[in-house]
Amino acid sequence: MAYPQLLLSNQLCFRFYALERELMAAYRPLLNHLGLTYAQYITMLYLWEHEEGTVGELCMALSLDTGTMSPLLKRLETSGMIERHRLPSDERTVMVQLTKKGRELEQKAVSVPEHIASCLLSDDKSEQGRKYQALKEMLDETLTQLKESRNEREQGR
Amino acid sequence: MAYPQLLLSNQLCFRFYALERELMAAYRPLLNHLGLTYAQYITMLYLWEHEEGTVGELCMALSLDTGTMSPLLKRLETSGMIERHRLPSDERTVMVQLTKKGRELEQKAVSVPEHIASCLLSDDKSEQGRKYQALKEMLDETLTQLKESRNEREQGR
DNA sequence: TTCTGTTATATTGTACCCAACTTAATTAGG
DNA sequence: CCTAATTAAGTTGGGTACAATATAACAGAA
Repeated sequence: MAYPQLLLSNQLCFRFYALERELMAAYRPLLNHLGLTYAQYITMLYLWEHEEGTVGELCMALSLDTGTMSPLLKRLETSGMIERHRLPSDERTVMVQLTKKGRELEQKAVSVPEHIASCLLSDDKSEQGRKYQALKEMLDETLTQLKESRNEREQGR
Repeated sequence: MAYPQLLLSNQLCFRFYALERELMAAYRPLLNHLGLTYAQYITMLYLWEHEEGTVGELCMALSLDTGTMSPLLKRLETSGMIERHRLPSDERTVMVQLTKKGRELEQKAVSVPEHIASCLLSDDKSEQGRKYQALKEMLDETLTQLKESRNEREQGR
């Protein structure tokens, strides 16, 4: 019992880690129904919002690198949700676009956020707005803090 | 732009997801120095606290299943941090114990939490305590909520 | 005792996730 | 114009995660 800061029960990070996986477990049955994983789901969210995007733009928006994104897109293409084409103006760049099937999937996804909100926030609908705001602010603040620290780390090299 | 609830910028879950990975990125250089991954690190946290534990106890404490834990323990054993022995009283059960090397690693890990705290919370030390408490409460509350929802899901089958 | 069901771990297969490397296309400098 | 950086994706390899299955050991009932 030498080091209290090393106790699991005192670790914020373990809570984030456990929470993230519990959250994925909440999504899994819903997304299974759409034939998507969570990473594929947020890729589709981006495309439903922007209609298309390059691989680089997707990586940037979702904070994923090409080692994750390339095979993920290959699977989405195999399942018929997207198409990939290299730009004639710059053959290095690959543009990702929704197919008809991919665009239509949005309808089936509309109810997902509401269902997750009821797992994540309170069952009490009147409480949800308040909690949503509080969590959002705290997460944004923490995320900003982490990214600043990372920049400092990467400057120092 | 049909469904605001599907916009990435409105999604709490994407923030949790991004934050978790940003947090792992903060740990990576520190844990690299100890020769551990984050999953291995929390396994060692458990063992530094309890000295030993069965595979099942570790899975329970860290919310991981045997498909993750078994190969992870195999790697920790290979790197000389732990030993595994089946109990004579019940040959199904595997007891995991620290080796001398594993126990000594704790010294090198002592500074990790403080370093992470300065990335995760504010640089301002006087602010850290307040933020730590606020985050901890919010995470615990949300985690409890998610687990309740999961129980309800699993009852209904 | 033998059959049956349960329990504890391990294994297999699919999909992330990231570091490091490769490949091909573009750009910039001499 | 030609070579040397730079850039955009893709590939490879190690390590999670988890569902589904396998294996072996234990426990209880007939």
